[in-house]
Amino acid sequence: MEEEGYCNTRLGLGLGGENYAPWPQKQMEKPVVRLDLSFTLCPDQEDSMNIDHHDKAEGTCFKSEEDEDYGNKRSDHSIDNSCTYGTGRKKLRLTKDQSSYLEESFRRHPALNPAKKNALAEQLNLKPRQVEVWFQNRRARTKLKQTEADCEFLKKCCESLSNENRRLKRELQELRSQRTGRSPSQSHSQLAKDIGTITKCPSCEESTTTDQKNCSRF
DNA sequence: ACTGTTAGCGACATTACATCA
DNA sequence: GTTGATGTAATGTCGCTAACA
Repeated sequence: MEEEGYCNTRLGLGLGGENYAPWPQKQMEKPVVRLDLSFTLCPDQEDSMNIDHHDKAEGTCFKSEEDEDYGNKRSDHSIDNSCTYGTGRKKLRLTKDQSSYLEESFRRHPALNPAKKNALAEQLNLKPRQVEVWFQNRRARTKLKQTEADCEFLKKCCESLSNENRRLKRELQELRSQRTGRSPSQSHSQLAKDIGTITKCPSCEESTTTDQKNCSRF
């Protein structure tokens, strides 16, 4: 199945373990042009690349055919943990290939429909639920990064506005002192009074003073 | 048309494990 | 070898929506 949004150029890039097949055997339509950079990553990864639905190196099992309809119906959100050893759950580390493939797919289209999920799962020899979880976590990471960036941006805005505020206060102080003929230090107390009483209603952004505590919207 | 039930899905918080310094 | 920090796969829960009876 051709993934939505992908153009069918039949141009592929193979990277990683020699036994790894980003294009599953079932889909024998390999790209016409394919740059294969296969190499042995490391013994462990090689094992995990040679996914025969049992990752010995990682101690993680992949269920096979009977798991195919996993994504279609599930009683809960959990992945079958029958392959975990003992009490603790074993955690799968996705290979670089799997991660980058998912990453690329996410970059193109962050949404995940059932068809895409199943296709990716099949292509990467993962369970549909794993693909689903990966996308969920990926969205969460994106959101977190965005929040951090927003926070950083707001900090800078705040800093800039504070500087501007200080500058304007100084300017106002100078203007007042020029007008009244008083020294800046003399006019400072009056200025502080003025500024201290002026606030902004966070809701309607109407300027108000502490005397008129209730703006029209409160 | 309204209501209750169910399934599917995403967001979110949290846990648990792997890796690295 | 141990430990703490970090990244992330996986889990559990909640709320929303659509389909259906």
